[in-house]
Amino acid sequence: MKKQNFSEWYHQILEDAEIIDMRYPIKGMLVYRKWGLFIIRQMQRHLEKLLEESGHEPCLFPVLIPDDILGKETEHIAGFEEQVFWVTHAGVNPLERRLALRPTSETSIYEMFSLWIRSHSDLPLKVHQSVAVYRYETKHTRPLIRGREFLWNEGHSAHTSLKDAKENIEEIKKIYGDLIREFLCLSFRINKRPEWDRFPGAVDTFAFDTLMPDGKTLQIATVHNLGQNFSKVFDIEFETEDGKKEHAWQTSYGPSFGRLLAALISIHGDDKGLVLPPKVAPIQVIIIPILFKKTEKENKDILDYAKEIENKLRSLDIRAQTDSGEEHPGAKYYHWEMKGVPLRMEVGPRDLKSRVITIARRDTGKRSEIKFDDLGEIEKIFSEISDNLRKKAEKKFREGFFKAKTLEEIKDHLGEGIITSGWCGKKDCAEKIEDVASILSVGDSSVRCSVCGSSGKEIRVAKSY
RNA sequence: GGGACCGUGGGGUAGCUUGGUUUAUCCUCGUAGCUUUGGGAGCUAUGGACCUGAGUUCAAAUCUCGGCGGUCCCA
Repeated sequence: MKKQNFSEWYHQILEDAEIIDMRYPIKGMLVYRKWGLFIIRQMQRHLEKLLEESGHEPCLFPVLIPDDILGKETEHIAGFEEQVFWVTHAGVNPLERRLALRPTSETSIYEMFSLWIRSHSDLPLKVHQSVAVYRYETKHTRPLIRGREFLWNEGHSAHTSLKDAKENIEEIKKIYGDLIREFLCLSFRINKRPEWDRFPGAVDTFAFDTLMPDGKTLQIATVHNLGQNFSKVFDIEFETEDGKKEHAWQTSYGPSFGRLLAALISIHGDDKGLVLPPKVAPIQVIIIPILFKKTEKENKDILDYAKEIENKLRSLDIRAQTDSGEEHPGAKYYHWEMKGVPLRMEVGPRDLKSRVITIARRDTGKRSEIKFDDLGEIEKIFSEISDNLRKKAEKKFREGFFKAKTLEEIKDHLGEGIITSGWCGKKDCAEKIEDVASILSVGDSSVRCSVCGSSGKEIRVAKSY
């Protein structure tokens, strides 16, 4: 089901698992429901912790940006102006100055950076915020993947030198790598975007691309080297140690929580539904009591035992819950498997008798027994599950790599993954390649052009979202 | 940017071609009760829908046009 019709599977699971409700009647906007929002908050918390450990200050900027400020950096506004939502009225009266719903916050944040930064000792300045941003997408919207409102964390920095700015970029790559690989158990590749695909106003854009089950790549985060482009127009100047004025060197970066969630669901999920890494799962252990009407005295003992297990797990900081509902055990198994709960514990008369618990892993489906007294070992099982998911995701990701010498060979692998090929640097040839796919990156090693055959650079190509 | 298709109870659908036979089909779901529970139980009762506006017509879920919303394909 997932393989044959990925799109249908994806929509179905978003609905069934209460990730989001996409029936909200505005195109490209949706309601985050508890299961999806919990996962987003887990990743948000982890990311914010990493950012703050690396010297970022949290902040929260207004959602509105005055039009003159949004328009200061000319390339930047040119890149976004088609997509900006404008607030033009206060009640029935037109506003004197129209206000934009932020499509991204460089301009509003840098307006304040110019007030905050005076001296080299104010630098580096690094801030971050987790907010919603607004872009009037004209392309086909897709839940969590392309919307007109989306959730992300954006980081912004100012430095005294290009070298420091570049070091920050490397640090951010590590932080995002930790979030994506260690925390979410997903694979990715960093691609240096070609000139025409850079963030508007940036000198360089590095994108984190992952591979979806339908063979299309999904950009889940970006990191930009802004050079001095913004600091020059926003007057972000600092006094150097020898008393001179200099414009700050800046970077900005952000992962999309919606897209990370989309990737998490799509890549780990299977025909039974979600498969969640324990770290993000809203419920990590679901306890299913096995009850029998005929043996009422025994049932109380079983429920007490289940409660005892639940309390024990909670004391170990594990998100555990007992499902004592009316359904048959089998129905509960299917339900919680669909929801992606990493570990199920079945507790019946047999288990109670010898104070053991039957456990079943969501990722492998394997069942085994654990002693009550060994519940402290559960964290070990969790890390095994994470390792397994990470390994599986990496394997699938690697299976999606191809090489192509010619445009025809590129076409052969299109929609199967990421294709490494070559490009000479000429516009004509790039257009021919981009007629069939996106150029994700232009690298440094030399490879012959897939179109004209003359010497060129290595590129990576794919169909992408 | 171009094209195709779609909108029927909470979810998934049938009916639309050829307007009337419908009290709108089936599955799922909700509620109440009885019975059941180691991999989706059964029975009974009950609840719930034709996206929106205009038009054609004696008559519109069905035909036409607009709006809103959605899916897919191509660039």
